[in-house]
Amino acid sequence: MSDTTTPRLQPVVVDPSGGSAGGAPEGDELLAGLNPEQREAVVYRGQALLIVAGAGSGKTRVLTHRIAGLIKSGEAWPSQILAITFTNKAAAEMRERVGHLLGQVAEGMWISTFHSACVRILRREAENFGFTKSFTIYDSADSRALVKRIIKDLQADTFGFTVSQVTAKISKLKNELADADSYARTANFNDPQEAMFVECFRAYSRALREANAFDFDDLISQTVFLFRAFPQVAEKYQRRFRHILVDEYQDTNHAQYSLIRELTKAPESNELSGLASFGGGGASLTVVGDSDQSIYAFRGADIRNIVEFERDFPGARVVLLEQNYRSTQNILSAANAVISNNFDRKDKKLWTAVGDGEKIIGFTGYSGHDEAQFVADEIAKLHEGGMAYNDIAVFYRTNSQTRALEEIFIRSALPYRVLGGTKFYERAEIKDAMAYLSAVANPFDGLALRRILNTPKRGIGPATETALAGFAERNEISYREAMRRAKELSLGPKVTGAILQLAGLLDEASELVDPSRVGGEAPVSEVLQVLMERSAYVATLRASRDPQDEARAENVEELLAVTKEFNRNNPDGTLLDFLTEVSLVAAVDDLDDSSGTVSLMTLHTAKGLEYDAVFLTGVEEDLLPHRMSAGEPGGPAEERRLFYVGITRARKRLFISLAMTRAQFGETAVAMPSRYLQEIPAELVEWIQSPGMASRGGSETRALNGSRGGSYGGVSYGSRSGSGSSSGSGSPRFGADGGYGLPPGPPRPKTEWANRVTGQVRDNGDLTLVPGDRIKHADFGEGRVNQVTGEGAKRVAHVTFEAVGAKKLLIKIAPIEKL
DNA sequence: TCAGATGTTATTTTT
DNA sequence: TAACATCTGA
Repeated sequence: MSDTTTPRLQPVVVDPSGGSAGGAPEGDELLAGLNPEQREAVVYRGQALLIVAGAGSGKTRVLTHRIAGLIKSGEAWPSQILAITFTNKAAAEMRERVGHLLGQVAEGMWISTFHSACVRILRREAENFGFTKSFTIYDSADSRALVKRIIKDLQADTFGFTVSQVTAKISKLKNELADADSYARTANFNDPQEAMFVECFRAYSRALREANAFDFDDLISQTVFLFRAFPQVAEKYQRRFRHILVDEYQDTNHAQYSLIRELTKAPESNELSGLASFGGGGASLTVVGDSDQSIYAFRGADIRNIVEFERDFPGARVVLLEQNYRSTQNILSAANAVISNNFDRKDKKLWTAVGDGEKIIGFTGYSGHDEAQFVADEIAKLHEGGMAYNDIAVFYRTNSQTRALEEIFIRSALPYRVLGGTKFYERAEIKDAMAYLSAVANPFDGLALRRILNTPKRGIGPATETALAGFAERNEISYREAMRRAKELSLGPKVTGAILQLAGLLDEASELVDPSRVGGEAPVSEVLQVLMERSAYVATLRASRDPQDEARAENVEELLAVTKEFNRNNPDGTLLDFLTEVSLVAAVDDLDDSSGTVSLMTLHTAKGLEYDAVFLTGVEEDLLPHRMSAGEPGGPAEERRLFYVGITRARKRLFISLAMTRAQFGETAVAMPSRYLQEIPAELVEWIQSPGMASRGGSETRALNGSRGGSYGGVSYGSRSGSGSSSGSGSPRFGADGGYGLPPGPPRPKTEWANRVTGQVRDNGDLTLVPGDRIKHADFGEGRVNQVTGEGAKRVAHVTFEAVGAKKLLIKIAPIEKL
């Protein structure tokens, strides 16, 4: 369009309160089909705008239309826009949708995650403060490895430090913009533990600096430090970005908040000269979020950022989007009811115009496998009914829950795909290969080098490694240089030869990516190929007699394919670009919408996605809410939000399931229904098998086939109304888990559930079995007890049945009797 | 130095 | 269960 090529200097004035009556002429098509609140969010012009967007209220639509409007009206060049999303996938989608609205790709727009944007800035400016532009990004596993070394070196484990404690604390501090020095200033050195932690923090920071590396948290915090230390650098970006938009604002942490603050400041020289620039000083800021969907407090997200937005940015306009365009009313009612149990929140009710839709289906399985079988069966039914597999998703709280699901899915021949989990890039062999690349790209990266030093086995052991490290330090040379001079270490001839060979290989590969090389940098795939061949890494794997190594070799081949693909998509992509991209991929980023498979993912990864049918599995105490969250202040409330996020992902069908027993680390434990289940009004749920009914003849194999009227569902579920408590039929009582960590959970509801469930569930109480006893099982028939393991409620009988062979049974609840 | 054995321990969510 | 650490003997 021709207007886009001649931006007007004068902003188009749109009266926000004037509605659409006399709106901007260009705006009309961008406003079509939007409700009044959405329109206002698109059209409002001011320094600060907060869009409180309930789940499914069309916020992406609003954001994209807003950006397109700014560009189309000539108020902004694409390059003046910075939009921050939570994942790369969301960024790509937003870019595409804006491009679609504009009818062309808007070049120069920054639409990316916090982390990617910061990497971009840091690569440009790294030389300002002692890093080189070829810095490496350490992912969490790398950080862990580094901390592990440090704890060992400093013998911090004698203070009871664990790797996860130290990494978590460092991460937390960095998210609050503390560094080792500033923390040391406030630390209490009389406490030996704290003194030791400071040591660890110092050593960790020094190691990163020496390695020319940033960890995830650094990417944000160091950018803030950079802006603060070098105002002229900050000013460059303040001048450039006139419109900043941040999605999922409720999940920003303090560092991210500070970054936004820095970026929205008015460029200083403007203020000094008293000039009112046409942009009106600082950049305009639009944030979108929903405090009910804040689920990342554990990683430093500070809900106050959104709650106190109006105080932070005086004069900010707030727009509320409550109309939901995604789900049926039944699903929304369930979501509303659940979330209303979180006190301390602004009341907000999602509503829809599409009607009630189907009831929520509930199911209680005998075991995790039983539950998985139910999920698989229902998916098969949905598919037969015409629903595509990729419109179906299965959510769970922890990654370990995938095991049972996968087993059953494979057996049922359901096409599925697991997002996140043990990611491709977390596999040891892939990390090895990537370490080769990192060692080439960044010669200071000691962690990467250490990783490959003896992979594959070259006879370079810990002793040699220490010698090399010491030599490098004494002579103040890089690790690589130390390797080149290995002869001076007077090690054995074999070891010396191995070191020299590896050094030679790395040097050779470095030449391939030298920008001044004739013909430019070699493609990543070529570099990797050379490294893998000459190091004999793949060959060693193939020669191994461990059958898993063959799969590992194939994974490395797969990585090679990935690099080729990368080269195809980014003809100018450098090794550094590749490493960056790989470090910053999110679990959802490799979600392929057209894959034709069912998607399995954690509730956390599910945020921002939506599906026609959603299965929420493992809705049990200790899993959702997770046991680990019980101690945290605000833990149960955050877990409730997680449940809420899960519910609101569903468009048409919602299935909620749990199991009565759950296998965890080889053991089987009794599971109790989640407290959140009761918060869903009973009339919204149709229980195919409610927690109360599950005992009846339930077994792993049979539970799915029996006929079920479902008419009992309401009754057995109705423990809340049925037990005649004083709460009446009104809203569920909140405060049940109000955050003051009651050890066994909410007093009243919990006991009601417990009584109710154990009242109907088979409970063998203190039935004692000893080896030699004969028993009869409802499904397996007669058998003989071989041994009894475990204690109390977790006692397990190992039984050989005449008909079906050996089984392990949880004595407390197995449908058995002694003969 | 390394392979194998044996013992131990922890299992939330993720850019 | 499985990943991991530590130990042992070659």
